[in-house]
Amino acid sequence: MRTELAELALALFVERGYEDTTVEDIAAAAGLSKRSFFRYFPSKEDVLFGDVEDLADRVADAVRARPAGEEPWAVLHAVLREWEARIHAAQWDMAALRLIESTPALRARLHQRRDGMRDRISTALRERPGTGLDTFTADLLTACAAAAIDAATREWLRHDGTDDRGELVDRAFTMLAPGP
Amino acid sequence: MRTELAELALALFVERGYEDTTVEDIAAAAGLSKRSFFRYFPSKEDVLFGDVEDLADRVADAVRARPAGEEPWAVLHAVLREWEARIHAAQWDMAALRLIESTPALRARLHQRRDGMRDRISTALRERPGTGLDTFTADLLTACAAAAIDAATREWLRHDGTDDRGELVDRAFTMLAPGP
DNA sequence: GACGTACATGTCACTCGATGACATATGCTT
DNA sequence: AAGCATATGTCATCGAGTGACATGTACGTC
Repeated sequence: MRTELAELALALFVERGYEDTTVEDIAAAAGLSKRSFFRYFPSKEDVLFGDVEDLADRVADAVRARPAGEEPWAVLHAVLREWEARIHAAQWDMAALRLIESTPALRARLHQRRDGMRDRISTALRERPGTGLDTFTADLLTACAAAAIDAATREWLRHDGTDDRGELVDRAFTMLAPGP
Repeated sequence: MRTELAELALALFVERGYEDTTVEDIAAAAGLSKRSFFRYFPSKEDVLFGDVEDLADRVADAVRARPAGEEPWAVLHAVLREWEARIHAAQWDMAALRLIESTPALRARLHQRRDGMRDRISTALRERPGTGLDTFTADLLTACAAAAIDAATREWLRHDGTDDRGELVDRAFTMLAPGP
């Protein structure tokens, strides 16, 4: 049902635009009442953002699981390159990404998600043994990594999904690799 | 009147929280009706974000005005270091920044602003004569610069505003300086 | 002084997202 | 059959935001 709602919603959003599609429209398309929609998703925006609740924690765990001596930036690169695919491509097709990219309300929600993730990842980064990373640096690197993922996605959309996402992420991370 | 509304709103937000303050409360505090509030500000969130409408364009102009040979990252550093003060400190005191930082809805709005600015700045960066910057690189650098500003602000808040903002921005930009 | 115009504000009604309270149905378990 | 959990519907309500229309107040001009 969740999946069905999500698919119907995306179709409607693409067809008539996000703002011009009411929650009641979506619910009706699935044969539900407005109230029931909100039992599946906490908000209209969330219908597009899959079950990314625990994802932040899993990414944070991945950060903690990286080899001990690895540089922070390399850790972020490795982890996000692997998870980026699951974050985006798995659950969102290009239509959804385009929609998000072009709808302020959805971009705002995306950022909100990122913010929550950033905190957790930044903390995980600092908790890695050995590397005495201060809060500022960890926060900065993580925010920058998020910016890299974001930029890679936008570039991917600009080229209509013909580029290799992993390679774009690599380019972004390499380009920003902090100096010694 | 705009200023008065903004000040009253901030006071109320700090006192009772953002969510627990209705637009009607703010309007009433200023002796206005709810409808009139929305004649001064397009949304509840905007009451905290000053007149930053044309600011993006002015920053973009500043980017275009930088010396010809300067590296893109150095351009962003120079311009944002100068404007960061005007963006933040001038119009927002620490209470407002804290409020924004701790309220998801407001952070979302802040990101929205940043997004709009990012596009303009990224374009300006590419329009600088001489530097054949591709869209991806310009976008990436700009997004990363925004992340730097953001991280600097958070660090500043963490230290209760005792740090020198300019110096924090410098540290962030230096740390991220892209390799050759 | 009367008139007209521009502007700020108020009032009313409405849409839409979101939430709480309560009722109903369906199906599974004991 | 009785009991219970789950899914759903209905109703009422709040708060943000918008459109339509009225009102007041100050300014000018004739």
